[in-house]
Amino acid sequence: MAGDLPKRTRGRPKTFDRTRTLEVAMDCYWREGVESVSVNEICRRAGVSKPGLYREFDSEDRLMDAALTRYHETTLGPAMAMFAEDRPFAETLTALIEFATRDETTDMPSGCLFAKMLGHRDRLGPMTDARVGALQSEAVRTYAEWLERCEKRGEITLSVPLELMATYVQAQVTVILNRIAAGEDPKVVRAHAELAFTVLTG
Amino acid sequence: MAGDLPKRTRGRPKTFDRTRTLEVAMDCYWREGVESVSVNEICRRAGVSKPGLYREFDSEDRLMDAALTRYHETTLGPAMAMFAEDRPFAETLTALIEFATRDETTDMPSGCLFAKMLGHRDRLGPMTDARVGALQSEAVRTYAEWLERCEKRGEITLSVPLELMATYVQAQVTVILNRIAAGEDPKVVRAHAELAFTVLTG
DNA sequence: GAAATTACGTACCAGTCGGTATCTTTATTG
DNA sequence: CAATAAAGATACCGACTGGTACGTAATTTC
Repeated sequence: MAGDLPKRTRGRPKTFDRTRTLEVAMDCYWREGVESVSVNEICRRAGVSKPGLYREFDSEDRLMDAALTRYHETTLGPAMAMFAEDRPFAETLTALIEFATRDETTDMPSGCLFAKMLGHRDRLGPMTDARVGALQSEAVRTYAEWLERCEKRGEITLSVPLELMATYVQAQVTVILNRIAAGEDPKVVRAHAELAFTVLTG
Repeated sequence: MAGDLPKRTRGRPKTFDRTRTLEVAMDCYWREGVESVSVNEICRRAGVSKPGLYREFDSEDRLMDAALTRYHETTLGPAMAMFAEDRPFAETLTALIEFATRDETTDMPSGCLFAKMLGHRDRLGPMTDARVGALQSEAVRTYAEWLERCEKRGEITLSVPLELMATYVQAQVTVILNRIAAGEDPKVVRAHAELAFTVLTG
């Protein structure tokens, strides 16, 4: 492919590592929450100058947006794939609870960057906020399709309209993720999750 | 009472209105969340100088603690009294949901200062954080006693240990209050609340 | 009256924030 | 070689944060 050939451009060649910086930003936002991480801190941890970062991302808002998009591509999207696998409802639900209440590992923080942003939408810039809104719609749609398939298979009975139940699941999952991220005891949160989903399991 | 007599003290008489300032602080924290209100802003709105406020409250932490304590005395405590009234379970539950999802009025913001603080404990000073912890224990105890009485009257059946169910109720109520405060549609939140408490109503 | 005591508020402190002006460095182009 | 273009980072901007030093005003005590 011609596009892959080293495109010699005029001027000083760029040394700024976009991917690495984005990864650092994503990790910071994920671990500590968007409201607790400053642009200065991200620059410090990525070993990058502030004007360099601003040349690459234009604004804090766009940086967050890019970090969230990367999170969606690398983590959230793959995780949500479990709802399309058409395994038995009870199995998927157990896996969901297990996944959402997992402990922090060395390579993956607990909680969920998206869930944290959902809880602080008033502190997001317009770009990031719009992205969060879109991802939320996508998540609700995924839950709705999952529930609908399970209902058609006769595995669950919906006591309320499908859409409402889908938003309920979304809300409960978000809370679970954020409580785990806040350091609450996974055993307790897991038990609460099971209580919250009793309405589905009957 | 002798204590009410004008206790003449030496030096310039104090004009600082502690109660009014505390009321302003409580209202700010309640409406906008502790993490969004600065000491400067409270001074501005209360029409009070910053050194004056610091002379009265020593630190931001103690100001918050005092505001939370006042909130407990004037609002939270009276509201929690409904769980000691020994009305039928379903009635109290309906009242709880109705109260938690009420809209903002002129004299009372929606949501709950205590619930908001519970969601931002990492941003509280040691005093306020300790107070929040104590109030949480108190709330869980109240829920536990309420559920226990209802169970003994045969109105509900507990599928899990009493303590766990009490913390579950506490968690769900907190979430409901914070979602309402965040501006979500009360009808949706109310429907979600009913789903969450299905585990109690059977 | 003067001295002591207390409260008041202006004006400041160092630190952080998001964001940028500006100068230097490294490359390509002619 | 010189001119041009792009990327590098230092050092700054104004606004805001929690918190305070300090001079002044108002009162009691002597």
